Amino acid sequence: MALGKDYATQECSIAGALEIVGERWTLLVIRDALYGVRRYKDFLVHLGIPRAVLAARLQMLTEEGILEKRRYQESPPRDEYVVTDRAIALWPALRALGRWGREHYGKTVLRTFEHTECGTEIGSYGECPACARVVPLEEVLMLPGPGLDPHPADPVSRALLKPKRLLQPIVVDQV
Amino acid sequence: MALGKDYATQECSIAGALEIVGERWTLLVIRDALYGVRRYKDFLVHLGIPRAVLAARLQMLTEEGILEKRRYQESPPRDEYVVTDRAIALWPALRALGRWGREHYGKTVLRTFEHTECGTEIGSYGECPACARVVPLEEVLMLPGPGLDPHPADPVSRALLKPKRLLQPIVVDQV
DNA sequence: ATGACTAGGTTCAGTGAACGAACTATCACG
DNA sequence: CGTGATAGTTCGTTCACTGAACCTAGTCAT
Repeated sequence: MALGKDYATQECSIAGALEIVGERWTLLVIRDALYGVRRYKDFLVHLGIPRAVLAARLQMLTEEGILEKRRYQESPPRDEYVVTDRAIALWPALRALGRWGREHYGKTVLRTFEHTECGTEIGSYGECPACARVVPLEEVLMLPGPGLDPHPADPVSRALLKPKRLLQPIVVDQV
Repeated sequence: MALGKDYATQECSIAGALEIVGERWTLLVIRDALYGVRRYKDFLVHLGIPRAVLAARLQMLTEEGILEKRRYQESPPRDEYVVTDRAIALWPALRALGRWGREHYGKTVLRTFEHTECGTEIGSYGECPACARVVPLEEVLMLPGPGLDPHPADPVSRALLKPKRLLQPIVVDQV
């Protein structure tokens, strides 16, 4: 969105948040990062985002301290983008948006999230209704729902078909 | 954002939600509507949004059932835009975004929200920590914080300086 | 050492959306 | 009959997104 300049006059934390995460694609990049996507190419094929936009978003999110660029191998040199506390702190907002979308516009259930400790489905803002507390993302298990395409074209979507804990890096099947 | 077409391939309720509310300005229009703004001109002066964009957003939100256009006087004919349940259901997501913005980027506290029943500050997703439940918006009192400009130029910002319940229509001081 | 391949970008022309100023329509009021 | 308010529409400019092509560094097989 490049909400930048105009939103500055808004005197509101919501506007402030949207200046950072309100641009097109940004929240989906963060969502993917929380799901365990870490590499440029994996974001690229999973989101279907233009390369230039992805590069710009990753750089901006890194500068804002929402992602962290980290060297994970030296030869050839390769970096991955991993979430920071700031990205994790966005999970309740993302969860609330997702629940709203599903309840008001969703035809089928695409993914469900449950608390690993007790198997209860995570509530609207990332809490476990049974345990009555917001659960850390490491304890959230993401499961494919009935509405999900069972044979997606891209390897990242295939990797996300298996039940997995959030934040755990995805394992992409080699070709 | 016009997130439209591309997000459709995303198979995700978050992407679905962003197709509706992810465009530039849209979430701020909904925020204002929840604060009690109802008229075209009030949105206009408070947001500083281009007229054409505001008209497009109001029409889209009406078509999506998030706002409802309602005739409030016949002569001259005047309509106002009032929130529906779909807009109210977005409150936890907006609250979560606002809290994230304040905690990670806010310098000062601009507004606080408290539960009218008990005076406790509303939590990150619209709940009252003392009452341990999500409180209806009618029971949320919005209060100006120390970071807010005490003498804003536009009448809508001035109207929002007084403590008021959410959803209650704003009262703009006549010139 | 040569060519193919991969990861992670940058560059660039075309397009679409946002911006801001000007203009229009309708009605009330004096 | 002119002025002012509300709620828009129109239009030229600017800016961001898009998709395709290109680039760089390093690995691997021949």
